[in-house]
Amino acid sequence: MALTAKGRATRQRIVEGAAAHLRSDDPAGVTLDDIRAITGTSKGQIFHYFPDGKEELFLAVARYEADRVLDDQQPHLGALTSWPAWERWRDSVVARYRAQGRSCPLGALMSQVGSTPGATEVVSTLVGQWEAHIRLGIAEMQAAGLVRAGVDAGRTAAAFIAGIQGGVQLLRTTGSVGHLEAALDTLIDHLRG
Amino acid sequence: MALTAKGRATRQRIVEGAAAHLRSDDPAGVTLDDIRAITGTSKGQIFHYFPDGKEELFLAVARYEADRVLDDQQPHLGALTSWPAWERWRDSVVARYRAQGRSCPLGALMSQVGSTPGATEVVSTLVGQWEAHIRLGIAEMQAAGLVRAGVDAGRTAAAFIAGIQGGVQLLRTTGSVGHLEAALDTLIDHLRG
DNA sequence: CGTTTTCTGGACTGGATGGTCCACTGTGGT
DNA sequence: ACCACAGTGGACCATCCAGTCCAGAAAACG
Repeated sequence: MALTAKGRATRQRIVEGAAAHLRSDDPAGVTLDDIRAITGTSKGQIFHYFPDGKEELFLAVARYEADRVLDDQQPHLGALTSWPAWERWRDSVVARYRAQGRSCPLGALMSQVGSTPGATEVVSTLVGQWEAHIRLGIAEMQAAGLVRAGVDAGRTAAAFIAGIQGGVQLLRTTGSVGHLEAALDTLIDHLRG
Repeated sequence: MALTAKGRATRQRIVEGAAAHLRSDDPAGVTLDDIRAITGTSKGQIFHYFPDGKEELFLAVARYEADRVLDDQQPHLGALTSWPAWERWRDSVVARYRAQGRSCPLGALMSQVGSTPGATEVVSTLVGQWEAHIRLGIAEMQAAGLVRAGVDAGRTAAAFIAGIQGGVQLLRTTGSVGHLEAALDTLIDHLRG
């Protein structure tokens, strides 16, 4: 499928419009007609750019959102080399999800697109990269002598990921960032020893 | 609505059948007809016992599953008074979710019944009780001098909940209990100081 | 230009599904 | 025996929605 400049623009418009709508509305009830209306396109266009229909479109949106997740944590996430840096990162994560409120773009998509191979691949990639950044940060802190050598960097990084995911999920259902903050603070305390 | 013994039995059969089906199958695609077929009932019965239809039924299933969550962790969760007790609890949680595999009864329900007031209430109640048990366990360990007094029991309990939730969620998408184990082990290590 | 390909619009379809309705049956109380 | 009401079965309805199809506009390209 060769896309002209116009075609690429339209495709992008569909993805971004769908992403915006999925952020604000209950994902379970989002229909192709909603997206069509919001993006000012037609059924023909949607299936022209996403021949496999809804699933392919939602997957494209998921990829789009996944890219945003790590970008939003930069530059902090890429340079976890001092305690103030960790605190800034912590604050940026909390701020991001507090702003996002109850809606969770990726969580929403996942509950829709469910357990298709493509969907798990998107999440796995994201989680893997995220975790790698944290693991590297812990290792750097250890190299600098700021964190005990006895700490298992890989396992602790995994705990961070789990804590963040759970914190965000609880934010979705309770509306409070309390659990997210508790998880991050407790784990950072753990690193501090 | 007065229920006779027969009525109560039928209602229960519907709830349990629906729960079993929601555990095994992709929750997004479960229909009332599926449940009807599995439980050997008719549309009339379903709407007789759950006048508000699908939502009311799914909420009843959610309550049913929520009760199971804490029960399955007993007696360990109720007596976190020594390190071996904490380990046994940890193992029971990991075992439970490992056995459950990729399916998460409550997570499934939540992504369906979404953000209705009833649904959030079920989750909030469950989370609250769960967290209270852990908080109590930490406090008892502190009283016994096994955990530093400086640890914030409430915050750490919240971190446990977040870590478990996130670990389970990652289990759902990656199929591995690694994150769940990492979260539990890291937080228990933190308690050990 | 002319033609080939991409882009766009929207009518239409097919099937799924939540929910309604009503007739019939069983059961418990008096 | 009767009657009121709970329980049951399943036909039927209304709607929604992903996906199809095709005709026509607009680019790209020679």
